[in-house]
Amino acid sequence: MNPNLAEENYSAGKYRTPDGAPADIVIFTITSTERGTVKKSLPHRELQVLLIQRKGWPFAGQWALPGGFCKETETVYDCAKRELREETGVGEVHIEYFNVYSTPGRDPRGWIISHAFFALVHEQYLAGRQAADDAADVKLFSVEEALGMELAFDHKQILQDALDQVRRQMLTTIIAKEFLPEEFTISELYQVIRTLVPEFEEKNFIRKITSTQSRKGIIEEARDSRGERKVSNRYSQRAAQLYRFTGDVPQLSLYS
Amino acid sequence: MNPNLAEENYSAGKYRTPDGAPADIVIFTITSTERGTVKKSLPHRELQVLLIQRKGWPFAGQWALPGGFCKETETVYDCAKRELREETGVGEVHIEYFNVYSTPGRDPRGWIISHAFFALVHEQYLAGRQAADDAADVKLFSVEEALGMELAFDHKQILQDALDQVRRQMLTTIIAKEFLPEEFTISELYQVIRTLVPEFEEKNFIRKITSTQSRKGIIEEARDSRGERKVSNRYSQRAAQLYRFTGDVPQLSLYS
DNA sequence: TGAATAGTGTCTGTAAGACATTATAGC
DNA sequence: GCTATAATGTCTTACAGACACTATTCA
Repeated sequence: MNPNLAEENYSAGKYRTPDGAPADIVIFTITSTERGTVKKSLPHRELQVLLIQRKGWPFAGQWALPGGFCKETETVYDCAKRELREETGVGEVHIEYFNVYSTPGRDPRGWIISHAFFALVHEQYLAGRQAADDAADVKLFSVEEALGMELAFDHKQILQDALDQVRRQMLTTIIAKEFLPEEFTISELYQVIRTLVPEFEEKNFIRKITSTQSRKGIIEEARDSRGERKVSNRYSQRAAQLYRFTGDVPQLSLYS
Repeated sequence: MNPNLAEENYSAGKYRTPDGAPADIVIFTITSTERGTVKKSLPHRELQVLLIQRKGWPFAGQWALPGGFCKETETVYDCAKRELREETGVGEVHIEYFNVYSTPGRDPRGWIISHAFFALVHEQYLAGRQAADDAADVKLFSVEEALGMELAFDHKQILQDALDQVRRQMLTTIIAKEFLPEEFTISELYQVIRTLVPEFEEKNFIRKITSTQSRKGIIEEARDSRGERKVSNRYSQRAAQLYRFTGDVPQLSLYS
């Protein structure tokens, strides 16, 4: 369409306009549960997603992604952040736009174009929220379980797409840090990566990340105020070196 | 916002709805111009973008990205493909969604949320179109030039974002093939990459791409029906081996 | 024969990948 | 001393990076 025509069309009010532009948010967290052994050991980690049970029409009773309609005074990104804060009580978390959903008929309420975000949240933020808010209509599900359910609207597709996106980014960006404390051990990092990408298996993971030129700039040893290397024995008898992300990310390339 | 409230809000018609959801398309092409030497030589390549001169309000006379309003019977993706076909006459090209633009006030016509796509088109497709359509209101600009102009709406930002995106993808995906013939020489591939990412400089490019285990699966030698290796002397006295993309793309990873 | 591109030889240092081995400390 | 995790040693093969060199064809 020629923009000039578009304007005439718009000015004349000939065409239907959308009935709403919501933001829907796929809120992921990784829960850690201690394995019930006596001795210290690495926890079991699971990727979970926050869903909300709908009360009214449409899809009453079914579980859906949190979200809500944008106002004309905000960007869809602002809207998503607002919804996230209202839903989880947290403000400063990783939130990222990833796709738009506009298939005609996807929402029985009308012509509604949804903007999908994913957010990565530490489990402790959600744990607090869930305890405070005793409503049974907000709940964490394992992603596997959620994908097996009938979700409202096209939310199963949105969830699947978000998962694919986060999986891809787990290996090509440093989003792993969103699921980790500021300082973490190599094992924790490895566990987080494998929680998202089970097929990622690196026998010599510790070596690659700590002693190959091209990669060792990604993380650095954590040191205390006296410059001593910091260690942790959270998960092991033998204390493990703590690391932190430097913020540097090497440019990946197919061709070099 | 609780989806339930959202519904009530919607049902009650209390809130304003968007005035339109257009798709805007950043159509890139790479032009080749022969360097005016007598002998065969590699062409000069330049990244260009297709712009349209607006006729009416708003931004009359200014250059803008092609695009148009979505209908309620199509997805924004369908809309973008339709616009692209109307603008360039070509159907089967790489088109990809990359961001949404919703800053309040970005369009003086009202609350208009724009969905931005980029398309990668062979120059010959656009050349034909431009010859047929002698209108002076559709024109290819070098990206550099376009970014120096005052574009309508927030289209300069959209163009910049599209460029960043394509640059990133040039090194991490095989979109280079969208700018190349089915069968191409290593030099052509290298030129296309460098047209988008001038700082990409690999002295031993031919070796890396053809003889390192981890990368040589990306392209393969082109062979004719008798199994003979195909060569080209388009750009050189000495004939060069032709290659084709296999479709295989190794999974890039920060951690391995 | 010189210009322009295509492609190979060779060398050095470093990384990858596989496995075995040692280290630590709580039980 | 057994166990779970952390970390290092060692060896082979492969790749990266540099640079000189050869190959092809035509004007």
